[in-house]
Amino acid sequence: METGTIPTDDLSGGLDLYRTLESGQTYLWRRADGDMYTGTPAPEAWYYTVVDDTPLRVRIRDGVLEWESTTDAEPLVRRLLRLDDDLEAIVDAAPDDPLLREAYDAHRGMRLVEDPPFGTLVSFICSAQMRVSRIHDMVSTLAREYGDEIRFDGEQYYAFPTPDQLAAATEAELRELGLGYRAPYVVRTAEMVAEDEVHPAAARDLEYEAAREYLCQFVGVGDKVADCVLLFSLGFDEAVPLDTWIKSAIADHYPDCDRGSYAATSRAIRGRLGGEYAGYAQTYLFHHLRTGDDG
DNA sequence: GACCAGGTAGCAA
DNA sequence: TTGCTACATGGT
Repeated sequence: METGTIPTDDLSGGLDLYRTLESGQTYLWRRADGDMYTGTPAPEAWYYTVVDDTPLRVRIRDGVLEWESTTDAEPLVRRLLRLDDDLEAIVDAAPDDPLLREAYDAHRGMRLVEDPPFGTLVSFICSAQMRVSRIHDMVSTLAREYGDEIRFDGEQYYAFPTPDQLAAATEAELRELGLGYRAPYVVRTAEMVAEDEVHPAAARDLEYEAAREYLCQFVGVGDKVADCVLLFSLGFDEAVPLDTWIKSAIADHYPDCDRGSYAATSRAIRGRLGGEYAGYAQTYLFHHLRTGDDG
């Protein structure tokens, strides 16, 4: 086993592992000590994930981020948790808006994640009309049923399935696993990626709105899901997914940003939330409004 | 038993 | 283009 430590004091803006991993941006991490999204975890709880069959777990103890893996995973940890983001500068540069300030103040140390593209794509296809905890359950089920089993330090972990593995599933199987009407979307999208026609990561090379259009060619992916993939996996920090919570925030706090269509409203709210890092702002607002957690 | 949850596809006008 | 509506499932 390889291990390492990263003092969180060294990170601009700090790191709140709980809020980063349990705010509904990522469904590819699990908490070792029980169910996520219900109550606050033990202070030193481990979180684990598997990336390209490499197991990884992290926790914070005494203000130090500890990681354990089968290899030197520090670069991976830094990438997945975006530890090199200058969070303090991002917060400072945010627009002077009361609701946004409240959200940033209440959740200090929450960072965006950078998850693997395919797992993110499927996670958010599953997210349609679904509660955060159930999305997590669905993704965990897919990993358990179709992903590689990874043994690490006596524990059994599961990698999220590859496109090939998921394309081998049938719609009937996925309905049996509780995916409902999302089942054919997941199978067909997995087939598209497995057949190498299109790949979500290819959107990286495009301009933001073109990238969103590109992702919409996957089955079960509309503007909102595409924005989630762009924001939580592909580094488009300006992407603002217009979900139910953000739409209600627009209605209550930024009514002039409602321009009817998704594309036009997206441009307006993106501007209002600071442009370049509007997606960061969106993620804070989403978590703040959804949990009602004021700090 | 309604009502809701990080929406999208398919179809009509 | 824009505006419906059906779509699965589990929790409150």
